[in-house]
Amino acid sequence: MLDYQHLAILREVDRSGSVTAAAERLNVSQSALSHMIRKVEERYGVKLWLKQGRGLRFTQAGEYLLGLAQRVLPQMEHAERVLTDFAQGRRGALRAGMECHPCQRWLMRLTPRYLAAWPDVDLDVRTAFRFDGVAALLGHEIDLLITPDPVDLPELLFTPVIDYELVLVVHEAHPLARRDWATPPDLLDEVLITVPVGVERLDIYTQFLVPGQCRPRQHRTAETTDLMLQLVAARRGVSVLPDWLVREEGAQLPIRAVRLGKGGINKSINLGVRRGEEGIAYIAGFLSLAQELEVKADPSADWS
Amino acid sequence: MLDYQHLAILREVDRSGSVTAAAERLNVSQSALSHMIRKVEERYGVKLWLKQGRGLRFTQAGEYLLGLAQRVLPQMEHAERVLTDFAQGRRGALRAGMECHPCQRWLMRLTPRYLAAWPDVDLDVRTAFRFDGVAALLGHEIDLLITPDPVDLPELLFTPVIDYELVLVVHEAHPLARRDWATPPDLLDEVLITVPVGVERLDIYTQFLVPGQCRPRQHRTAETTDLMLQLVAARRGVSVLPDWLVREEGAQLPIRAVRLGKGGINKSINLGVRRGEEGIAYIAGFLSLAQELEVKADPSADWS
DNA sequence: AGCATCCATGACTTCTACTCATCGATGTAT
DNA sequence: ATACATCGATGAGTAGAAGTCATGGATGCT
Repeated sequence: MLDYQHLAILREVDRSGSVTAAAERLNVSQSALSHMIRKVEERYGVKLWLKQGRGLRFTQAGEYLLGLAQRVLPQMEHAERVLTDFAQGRRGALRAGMECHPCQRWLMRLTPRYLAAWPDVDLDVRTAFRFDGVAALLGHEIDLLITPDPVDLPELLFTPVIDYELVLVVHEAHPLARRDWATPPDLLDEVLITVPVGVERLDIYTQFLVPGQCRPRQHRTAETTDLMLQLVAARRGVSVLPDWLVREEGAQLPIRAVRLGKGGINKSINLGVRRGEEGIAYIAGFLSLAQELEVKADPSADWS
Repeated sequence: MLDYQHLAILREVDRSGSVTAAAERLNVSQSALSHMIRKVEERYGVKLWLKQGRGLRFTQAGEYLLGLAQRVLPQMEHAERVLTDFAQGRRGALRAGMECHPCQRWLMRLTPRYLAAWPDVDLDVRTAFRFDGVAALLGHEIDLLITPDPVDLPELLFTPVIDYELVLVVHEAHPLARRDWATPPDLLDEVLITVPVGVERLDIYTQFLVPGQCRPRQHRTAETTDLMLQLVAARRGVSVLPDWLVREEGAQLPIRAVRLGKGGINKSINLGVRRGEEGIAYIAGFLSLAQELEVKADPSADWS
């Protein structure tokens, strides 16, 4: 077996110029190096170096192995550093999955900061909205679930990172714009614009329209939230979005946000990880960055 | 120490899908693999795989090392094959040095055959004419010396591969063309064309002109033998070359070869190697190919 | 000529690496 | 549902590898 060690010996002998010096640098006896190389030589039936006067001269086979050593050893040594990086959680791949559009928007605010803070961590984002996030987390398909619906399982740990309110977005000249809050019947004559997912995944249906036994006149979809806001600003309909998202992206538009029902629809985004992994440095780092973000978002909450 | 072995284990576990299967394929016990990996894990403080049900799941660190293994192991395995090639003399670098121009011409006839017969041998040709070939051979700068002047040393072994005669080349209309042989005074009024080396290395001087105490009217040089022949054909002068070389390259030219002195200047090309290395396969192969070439060249020796 | 230093080698020792036996966990067949 | 088969992990014991020490031959330097 040609081994890491043998390559290291060859490289060091080449660097130091003698077996004795190499042995000293590698913290073994000169005899040990001689024995090791001798073994390789016997194994393959080829000399790696020859005594030349008081020193050595590499044979062609020795030169060849020396070249291999110089190519391979740096890779191995780098791998050792990478391993300790993994051990200390400085390196990894954080695979995040999301179950809702607002979650994705929220994540996008965090990513630049996270990538800057954890340069050796790959952030993979799974934006498949149809999958079961909890199952993906349990099955190790993802390492982090960003979801509005935490579940209570012993294997998982959920942390809320932001509370928000789902609001109705209307044009500023819309009759509803002056109202304190909207009722389900208010939407009977409206065009409702949502992201393109099944109604069973839309809170506006499950928590508002269905309980109020109402349906909008028309339901259409838009792929992105800024398109949704543009459509509302163009009086093509009304939409439902997180309050902070309207605040951030709709500041310059002629739109208003209206509470849905008297108490509003209150949601939160939660980060789910497998229990036991919350301490891994780059995951813990994500959670703490997420909580910093929440704090910063809070002060401007009274946007009305 | 991250080792060849560990990488091999990871790769085999990945291939076989289980530690037990991998152990069997690697001819060790399942326990041994477990222990080895455990040791690496303890060394670096990072798990490489986790029990998942009855099987395993690689961690990110494990995946990383697996990737390393797939890059590095093929190189190591190739190196092992190369070593056995070296051991059997199927592979090497044959560094040939030459001390004379005819030697180089002669070598060129052999190279295509040699390269075809020994595909894994690199043939390096040192065409530095100023160096001391014997010293280069003794100092392991070259492995093969092609020279007209063998020396008798216990460390070296010389083998003649071709005997030839150094002849004067003149235009077919030149008065000397009808002569059986030329004398030194015949050159007193000639332009002598030789390769550009010092006169002390030119046999025409050391063995003919100097003993005869004559000098040509003019001495000029040409870089290549075919240029020399072209110049002779154009009546720009006379030249001195090996008979076989004139035969091969000058067949279509209006030139004649004339013996130098009554007995001619007889030379031979010898191959010198360090004693003990004549048995190395790719060196022995060179010598035997060289002798075949000699035999083939012989029949047409009476070219006149 | 004498000395210092190089690498190779044999004998001895230490400790590593492996096997064996067993355990708990998990998936499967009855 | 329960027994069984099979997986990987682990502790103890052992065979063998790897390392040290002491020494010898060769070479270069003073």
